[in-house]
Amino acid sequence: MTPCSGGRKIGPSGRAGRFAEAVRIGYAGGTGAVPGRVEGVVDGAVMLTHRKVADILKNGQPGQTVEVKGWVRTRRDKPTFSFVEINDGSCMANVQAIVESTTNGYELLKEVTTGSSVAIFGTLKESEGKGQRIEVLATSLKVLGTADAHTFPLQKKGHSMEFLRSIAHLRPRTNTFGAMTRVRNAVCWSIHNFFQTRGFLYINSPIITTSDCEGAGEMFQVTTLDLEGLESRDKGLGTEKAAGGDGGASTSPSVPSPSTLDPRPSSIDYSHDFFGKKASLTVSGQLEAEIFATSVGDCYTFGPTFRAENSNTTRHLAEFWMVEPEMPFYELEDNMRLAEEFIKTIIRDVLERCPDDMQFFNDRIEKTVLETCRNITDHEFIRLPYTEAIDILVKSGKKFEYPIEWGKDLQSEHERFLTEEHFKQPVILFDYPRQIKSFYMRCNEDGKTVRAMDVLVPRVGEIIGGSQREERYDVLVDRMKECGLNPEDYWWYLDLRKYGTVPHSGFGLGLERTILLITGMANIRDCIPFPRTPKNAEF
RNA sequence: UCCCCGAUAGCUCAAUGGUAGAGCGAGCGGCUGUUAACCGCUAGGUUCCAGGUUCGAGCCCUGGUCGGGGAGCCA
Repeated sequence: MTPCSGGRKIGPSGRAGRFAEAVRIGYAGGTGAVPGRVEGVVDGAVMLTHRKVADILKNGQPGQTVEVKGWVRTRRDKPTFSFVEINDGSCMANVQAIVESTTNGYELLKEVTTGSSVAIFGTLKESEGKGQRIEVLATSLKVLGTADAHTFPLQKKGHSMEFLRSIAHLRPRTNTFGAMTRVRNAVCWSIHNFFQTRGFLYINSPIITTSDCEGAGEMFQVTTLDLEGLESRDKGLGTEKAAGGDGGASTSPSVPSPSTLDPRPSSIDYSHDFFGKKASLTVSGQLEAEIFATSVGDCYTFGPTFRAENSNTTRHLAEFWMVEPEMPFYELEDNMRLAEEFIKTIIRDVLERCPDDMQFFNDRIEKTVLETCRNITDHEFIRLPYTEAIDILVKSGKKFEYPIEWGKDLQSEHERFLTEEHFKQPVILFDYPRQIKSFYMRCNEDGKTVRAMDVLVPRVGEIIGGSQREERYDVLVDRMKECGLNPEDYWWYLDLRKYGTVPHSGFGLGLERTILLITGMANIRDCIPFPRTPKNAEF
C-alpha cells in the first residue's frame, strides 16, 4: 500500500525530496492516512500551505485562514456572489466556498466550471445555510486549470456505470469512484494490518512464471519473440490449461489439457525466448507462498494475478488482485477460522475508517450494504460439509436449472440459494469430492473427499477458495497420477514434502470481490481503477 | 465461449414503416444564502458500421462492432 500522509515537505526540495519524505512519514506514522483525520503537521514536517478538504471539514474552526485546492464539483450563482463546491478526493464531502464580488479574482468566475481546478484562499466561517458546518469565505480565487463545459464529460447529475467506464481517466472525480478508491485503500490497509499484527511475512511472489503447472486457469504468455514474424497459429483467447491454483478444478485423468489436444506441431523453439522456456503471467502466488510457509512460517502474498479466460461476467477480471496467506501447522479448521476472522476484520476496519463512503454506498448504490456488512461481522459463518449442502439443496424442493448430484460442483444458483436464501449469511463449504478439486488438496480418510473450503457470501458468491495441502509425499504422488499429472514436473513441489514436511493450509481472497461485497457495486469492473477484461485495456 | 437484450443530442431515454422529441447538461438572462438550487430563453443529430427489402427505414432483414444481463471458468 502507498503510505499516504497528510504531511508533505514543500518548497525547493523538489519532487524526489517530497516523495522520500512521504515514504518516511508513512513508515513512521504506521497507520497511514485516515479520511477525516488529516494532520496539518506530521512528525515535524513543514506545514502545508493548503489544507485538505477532509481536514477543513473535520477540524476547521471559524476565523482560521486557509487555502484549499481541488476540483470544482459545482457552482451556483447568485446576483452578487457564487457558491463554489470543491472536492480534492480526501473525503466524500465537498467544501463550499463563497466567492463575492469583492473577492480577488471574482472576474475569473466564468472559468470556474464543473471539472476545473482552483486554489481558493480565504477565511473559515460558520455556514449561514444548512448542509455544512463550515465554509470558506474567499478572499482570493485562482483558476489552476479550466475545464471546457462544452466538452467536459462529467455533469452534476448521475451517470451510468457503463458511461463512466468509457472515461476511466475521469471517473475517479465522481463521488462513487472517489468512495470506491478510498474503500479499496482501506481494504488494502486492513489486509496488511491483519497479517502484520499476526506476525505474517509479506512475500513478493513473482509476476512472471515459467511454471507450466501453476494452474488455476488459462495464462497470458510473456515473450520477446517476434510474433509478427511467426506464422499465425490462430491462438485466440487462451489455449493453455493446467492444474493447480487455489480452488481450481483438477485436470481430470480422462481429460487431457487442450494443449495436448492441439494436433498442430509446435514450431516455436522457446530456447530462443527471453527466459529460455515458455513464460506466462502468474495465475496464483500459492506455490511461492507454500515454499515460504514451510521455511519462514506464516506468510502471505498480495499482488496482481492474471487469468486469460474469456470471462464476461460481473465477477471476473483478466487482471485482479489476490491475497494468498499460507500457514504451516494449520489444519483445515484453523484455515477456516483465519478466513472468517480475516473477512470480518476487513469489514470492521472499513466501516470504522470510511463511514461517510459506506453511508454513500448504502444510500446511493445498494441500500442493503450496511446491513449486509453488519450481518457478516455479527454472525459466525456457517460451516457446512459439501455432502450436507447437497442434502439441503435436495430437500429444499426448489427447482434448479442444474441438477444436484453428489460429486458434481455446485452451480452459482446453488451457492446463492445457500448463502442468500437458506442461511442468509456467509457459508464455508468444505470437504468437497476429490474429483472436482485440485491435486494438492489433502485427501480425507473416506477416500472420497478432500480438505477444500470455499467461503461463499451473499451476492458475490465465492470470495475465498482454499484448502489444507496434501503434505504426505506418497499420497501426493498418487494423487498427481490420479489427476493425470506427471510427478516429475513437480519435483520441487514434492521436495517440500520430501524434506521436513508439515501440515499446512492456505487460501486465496479476491480483492475486487471483497470490494464488490463491501460497497454493493454491481460490477467488478467498477471495483478496480482500470479494469482489464476481454477486449478492454484502454486506460 | 454460449443464451437473451440493447446501441437515437454531451448524458439518460422517447418516437404505428411517413417532418427526430423530452428531461438533464451546456450558452445567455433573471433571482438577497444556495445544496442534484430555482424561473425564462437559445443552441444542439452521419439515429453504431456495412449491405439489403421498400415509393419511403431510427423502426423490417442479413452480417459485423461495441455494450449490458445471465451461464460456464474461477477469486
